[in-house]
Amino acid sequence: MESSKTTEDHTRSLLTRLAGPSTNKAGLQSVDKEKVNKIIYEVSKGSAFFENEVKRDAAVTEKINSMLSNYEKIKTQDLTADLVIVDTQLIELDQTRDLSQHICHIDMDAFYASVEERDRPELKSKPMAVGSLGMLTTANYEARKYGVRSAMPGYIAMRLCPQLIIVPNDFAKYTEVSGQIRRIFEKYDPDFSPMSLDEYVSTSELTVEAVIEQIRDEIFRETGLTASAGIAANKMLAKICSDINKPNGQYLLPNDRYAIMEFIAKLPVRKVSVFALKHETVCKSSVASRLLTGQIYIVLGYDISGIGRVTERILEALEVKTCGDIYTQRGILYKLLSPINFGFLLRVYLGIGSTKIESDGARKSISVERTFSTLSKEEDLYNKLKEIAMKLADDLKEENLKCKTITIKLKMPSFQTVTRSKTICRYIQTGHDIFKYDAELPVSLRLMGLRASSFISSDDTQNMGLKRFFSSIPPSEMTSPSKKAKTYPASQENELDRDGVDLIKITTNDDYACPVCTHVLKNIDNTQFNAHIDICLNTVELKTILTTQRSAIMPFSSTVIGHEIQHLSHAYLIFLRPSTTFSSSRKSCSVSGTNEPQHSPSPKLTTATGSSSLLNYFGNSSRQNPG
DNA sequence: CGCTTTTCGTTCCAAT
DNA sequence: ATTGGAACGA
Repeated sequence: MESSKTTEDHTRSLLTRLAGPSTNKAGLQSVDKEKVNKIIYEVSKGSAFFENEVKRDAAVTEKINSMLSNYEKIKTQDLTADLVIVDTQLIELDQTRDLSQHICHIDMDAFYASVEERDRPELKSKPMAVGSLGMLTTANYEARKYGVRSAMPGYIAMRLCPQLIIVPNDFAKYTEVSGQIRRIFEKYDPDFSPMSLDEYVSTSELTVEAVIEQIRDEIFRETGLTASAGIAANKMLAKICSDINKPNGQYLLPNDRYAIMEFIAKLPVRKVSVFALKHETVCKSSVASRLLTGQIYIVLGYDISGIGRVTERILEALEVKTCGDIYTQRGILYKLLSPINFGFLLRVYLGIGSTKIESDGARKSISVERTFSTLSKEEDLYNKLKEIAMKLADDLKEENLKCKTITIKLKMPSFQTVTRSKTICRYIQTGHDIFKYDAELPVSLRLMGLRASSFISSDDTQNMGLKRFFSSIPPSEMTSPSKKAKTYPASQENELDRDGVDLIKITTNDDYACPVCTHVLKNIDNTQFNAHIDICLNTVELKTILTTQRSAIMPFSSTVIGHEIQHLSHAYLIFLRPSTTFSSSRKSCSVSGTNEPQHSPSPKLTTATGSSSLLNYFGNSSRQNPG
């Protein structure tokens, strides 16, 4: 009996998970969710995506179970002392409440779909979605009646609604409309007009609501599109409120503590999402345009975070379904959640959110990722990676940013995802940690991505000088990574590098300069040298890159960064080849030599040492910091 | 007919 | 401190 209940719970959570992230959206309330979820389940069953979701769901279940077992222990404890702490925290938080201004969040209704309907009115009465058979970006309200929604694969949507019309994305058009809307917002922006919204309200004898209605009306006349709005004391509440009367409606939550508490108490936790401001370039490509007005600025925003599928499940297990339940369960939440998450929930319960209008400062990372039909050939993968690296370099250039950390992301056909990151200044390292995974890694990938982060401010002249110094070293004078490692003081890096040192010691022979990458390879024999060239020829683009890089490009320009990104990611890609394939297809890939590369009894060992050398090789040729 | 489940930036957390 | 993984939304 017990087990059948668990199975039932399990199926239910999986169904909910498969239903996707945005099931509570406007227009979906009347849908028979059970039926829709069942269809999605049936269509998905057996696919790689499905299997991966099963795993992820199991992971969440496990997390919840361990939390619940803690819960059982805590239940019997006396929480009086903890409640005192929590209640003190609540009082302190309450004192930070700022009810001095109105913040408005305007959200376009089914933005992309509405644009398409506007341009092709015959679509209005028909179920329609924007996107492709692979993935939908949004759906019109007619389609939502069938359970079709954004972030749903088109072919699943077709099962839910066979007469669905799928219109391809036209991002240029949406960006253009975005600009139109923004120009309307700017009229109310004190940077462009003399008054803040609150001032406008007080002088024009219009209510806040009337002003927002006026803005929405202006948007409609200008673009033919409808928008919904939420008006409240802070960003979080404004975001939540904009959903209340969607589509083509607005909701004002008075700046009154009691009204806010009342409103939030009965709100399901899943409805909570937080509206944060992001870098403007994000807005350009973002799905909808939004307005945030306060006393100082109007900014286009983009929302993120909040309580989603997973957090909802966790909270549900802890008997928290509405925001009001947070208070009831505050004792155990305090015991079981991290201080950060607990603090977040307390603010949710109080309806306290950020009232900061400025954008949250400089961006912290830029990334590019591409999904493609599964690729298996090394060459294809390299080419794809190069493409991504160059795109990322372009983006960096455009933003005039310089990065220090590079992260590569790979998604297998199984949907299993791995990421690896390194800091460029000292990325010499053996591959122990990476090799922990290589046995499971298949040869083929369905996605590759690169991310640049840890931006170095442009006035960091010290780094500039360092970089310039290394760029000026002629290739022939570049020492081997392991030799450099020896110059390190006793440290963890030194420990990690010991493999490389050992390898070097054992081998014989002379130094060769590779004709492809022009890199000098120390202490390797003919076979190994040829193997190296073989690899280099597989990545022949490197030749141009390295030659250019070594000539007179300004050190630390974003171009160089781009090349380094590409360079480093090549190393990672090679590095992440599965041992079996790697060792069978190119047995002698080692560049700096191994104990017994040609007749190793253990293919795994051969690969490990060979690839480890490869990383050293790539690391070295990208100018490592000597310490 | 059978195959097709994105993209991006931030933040948090756990492990080390 | 650094890193890998995952959540989040649309």
